[in-house]
Amino acid sequence: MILSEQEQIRRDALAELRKLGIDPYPAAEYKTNVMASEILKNYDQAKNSYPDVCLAGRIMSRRIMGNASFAELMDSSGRIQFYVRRDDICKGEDKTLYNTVFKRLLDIGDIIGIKGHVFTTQTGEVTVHVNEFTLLSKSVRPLPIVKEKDGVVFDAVTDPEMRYRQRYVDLIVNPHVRDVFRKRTRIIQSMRELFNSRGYLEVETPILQPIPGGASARPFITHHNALDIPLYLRIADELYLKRLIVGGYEGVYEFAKDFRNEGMDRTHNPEFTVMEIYIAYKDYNWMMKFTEEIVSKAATDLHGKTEIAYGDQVIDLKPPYKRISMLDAIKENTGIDISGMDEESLRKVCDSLDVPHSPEMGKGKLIDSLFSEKCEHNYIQPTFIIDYPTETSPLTKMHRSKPGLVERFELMINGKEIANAYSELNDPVDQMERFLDQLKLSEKGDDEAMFIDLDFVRALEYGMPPTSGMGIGIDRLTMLLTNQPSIQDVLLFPQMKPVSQKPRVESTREEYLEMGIPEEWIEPVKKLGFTTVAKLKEVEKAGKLANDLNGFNKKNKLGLAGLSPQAVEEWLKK
RNA sequence: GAUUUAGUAGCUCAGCUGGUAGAGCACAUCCCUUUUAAGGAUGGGGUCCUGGGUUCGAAUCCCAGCUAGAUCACCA
Repeated sequence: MILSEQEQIRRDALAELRKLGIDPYPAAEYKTNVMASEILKNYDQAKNSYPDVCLAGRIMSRRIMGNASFAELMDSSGRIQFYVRRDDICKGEDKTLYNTVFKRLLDIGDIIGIKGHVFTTQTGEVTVHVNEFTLLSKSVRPLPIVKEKDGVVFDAVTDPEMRYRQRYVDLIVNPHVRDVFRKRTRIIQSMRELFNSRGYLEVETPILQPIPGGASARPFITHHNALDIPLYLRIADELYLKRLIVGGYEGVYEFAKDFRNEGMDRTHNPEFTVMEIYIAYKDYNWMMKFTEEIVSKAATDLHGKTEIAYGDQVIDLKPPYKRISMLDAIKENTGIDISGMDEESLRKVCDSLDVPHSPEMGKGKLIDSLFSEKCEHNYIQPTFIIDYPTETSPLTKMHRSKPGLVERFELMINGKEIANAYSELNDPVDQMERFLDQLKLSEKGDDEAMFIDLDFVRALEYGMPPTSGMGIGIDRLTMLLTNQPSIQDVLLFPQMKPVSQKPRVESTREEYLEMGIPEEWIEPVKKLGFTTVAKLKEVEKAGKLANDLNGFNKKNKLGLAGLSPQAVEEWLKK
């Protein structure tokens, strides 16, 4: 392994600490009695309110000045300054603990525990005056240094590649990122609180499914060895949750990781989180009200109000939300009334509006396409789009009064779908027919059309109460409520293409010597990129190599005797 | 998948029409007992993403690839 200079220095420090009898990775519990933010919030100078504190965290900055030092400690709650004076740390004559251990062997990034009392410095900063410190974990890899003054951040780590691949670094140096993920959890808690207060049951359903149902999307496929069958990673948990309603629960919900084998972009990750909830004896009108309650509660729990900023938009999540049927939405945005049109007329409408379509698209998909191309992005303030075409909604109950439509809504906020819900289809005969229609679509070439889940139909045959179900994209809701532009910013570990790690192969010293290369030139040769003798043997221009090596010698002031092109040519011959 | 931009020190970034790379922070050594992006002085640190090509000579120009971002396409 080739280490950078700074990494090597830290490893040397590690060894030196051990030599001094200090375990850089001690096993014992370290008991703290306070968090940084708590001190900053509650410290009262007049009362000397924190005479005896103990806290632990990472050293984030240091200012060493002779016999005293200032540094910053960051724990999970935030940062606090601490002050270390030589003669407080080292009571006797031996000043090693300060001069050597603290000043030289500790680094930014190390995790330590400190004990002392809180005071205010002359410049007015609340600070821990340390009289004892303990190394808890030595960091041997230097951290990016990010500084901040009056809200202005200097040298912030913003490179997405670093931030997403090494999320731990992102979390260490970007406190607002830590905050986003706290908020994500808070959103989920907010929803869970509401559901539990209503007595709905949180359940877990299979991720590995023999039939990937409940949505139209391309699944990931895997294989079970013992059973020797293919299994799919779920694209939705809908069909399982409805089986549970058949089984007699009044309300069930699940925060589910779903997997879809499709493109990745700012709003799509191959695995993502959806909350799905199904409640018996309700319909989609009831569910709209409930959705308003869920969303506005989450916003209030997070921000204390329903008004949120997203990018340069201000969005108010205070109910009630606008409701408009899909056909009216299309009329509103294009001026064309498509109600009652057949497939052929719809194609013409698409053509006239420059909406792309293909032969395998049926009536429903055409309408859907019109909506997503011409309408969707216009609904910035929360809006329920209701009453969808039957064809794109094979699990939804027929509309009670509008033929050809189903009782379904999607909640659009900031031009994006946040929630999707319906009055669930519970007529088993109708359900079977809809599945068969989907099958025909898939024969037409739509590889997203659903598989038929006969066991699900059997469950419906036993009778499912009228039920309304709803799904919310947790990632997208989190993006909205935390004002993040990309799904990768609300996933701790977004999917990234792996970087191929070529193992570094190096030839041994002996192999170079065999070629007749003088010992002192081996290192320069390697540094120039010839880490194997094989690479060296491919060199055609000995003159250039000699030139490069002499240049390297000069540049690095190695003081080696110059090489002649002939000498180098001799090496290459062997 | 297409187009486009980027990849240089641990980090953030300069580097023009080709001449073997610079800054700030970080790091090292020495001096300095309450500093605030904060001390001062000195110094070390580079596979210029990878592989080819052009050239006496490539971080720079050309081609191919890898990774990431953006836009579009596909897609909930």
